[in-house]
Amino acid sequence: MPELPEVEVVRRGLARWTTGRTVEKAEVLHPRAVRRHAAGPADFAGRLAGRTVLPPRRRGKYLWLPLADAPSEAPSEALLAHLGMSGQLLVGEPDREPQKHLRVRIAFTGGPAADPLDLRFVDQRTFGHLMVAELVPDAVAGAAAPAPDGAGLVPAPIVHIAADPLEDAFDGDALYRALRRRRTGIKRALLDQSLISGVGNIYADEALWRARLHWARPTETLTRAEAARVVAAAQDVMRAALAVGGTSFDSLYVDVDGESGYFERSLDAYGRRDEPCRRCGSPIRRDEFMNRSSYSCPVCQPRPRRARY
DNA sequence: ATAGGGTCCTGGCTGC
DNA sequence: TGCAGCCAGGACCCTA
Repeated sequence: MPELPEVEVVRRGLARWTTGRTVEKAEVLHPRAVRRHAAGPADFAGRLAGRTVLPPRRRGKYLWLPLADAPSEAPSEALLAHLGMSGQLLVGEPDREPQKHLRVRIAFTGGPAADPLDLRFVDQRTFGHLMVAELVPDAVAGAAAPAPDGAGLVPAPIVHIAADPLEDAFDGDALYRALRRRRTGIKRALLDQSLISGVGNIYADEALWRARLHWARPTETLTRAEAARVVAAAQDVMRAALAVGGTSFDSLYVDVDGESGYFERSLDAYGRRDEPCRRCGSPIRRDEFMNRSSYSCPVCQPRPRRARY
């Protein structure tokens, strides 16, 4: 379940391995993996061939590699990736065995001093996707002039995604005002990528546990201090996860070298049904909500009188 | 416009 | 032991 920390781990790996490489050839092995690329798999592959990838960028759970045609010219397009539930971006030797759920393969030319290498998109459940998208000015970061490395630009399909809590442009006060205008529950709001990006089911539960807020708490009743508390909790827990390589439950989430992270052992709420709360000892409760699970402490996070879903 | 529910997808696990 | 059915969930899509 890659959320912000896991995607950032992948971004860092790609920064090390693919930056400055030129695409020799892209192959789409499963059309669903590029379903959001409206012009189809052949167009997707055609747009990648011959282009050089710049340092990867990220917002929330989205990751993109700006594509350069010429040095010192601002990129106009990017390879945009979302890992979904089970997506992996793996780098390695081009002639290694194909993975079972290999969906897209991108081979790079071996430049000077560059060992042959390819980038593979492997995705069991195919909720993830890749596409080549136009880069447009980033409304979140302000009107900074587009730079040759792609700074100040975002892929057009994700212009509606809000800043994530680990980026400089994140505005906690603006989020508080938006929450007060909403008529929904705090967890649903945390999962709404147009309000705050990068938070998924796991880190939403962890942030709410740390902030001692119930998931069904109406957003319009939040105080400024409570909103600040849950944002700080989300930042803290995601930074802690990032420091140990992210959260892994199984081999489905791995970094570009295929290695798992270690944060699962540090989770306080998610997946801990009936286990004792690490603050008060009460058994952690699991509720059904939005067709998924919510884990919380019944004592530290009491259900509000007026609950919102 | 916003709120909220349905849907996709595969394989590991559960229970009969 | 075999196998049907359940479960995981991000973001798009639809309706009211």
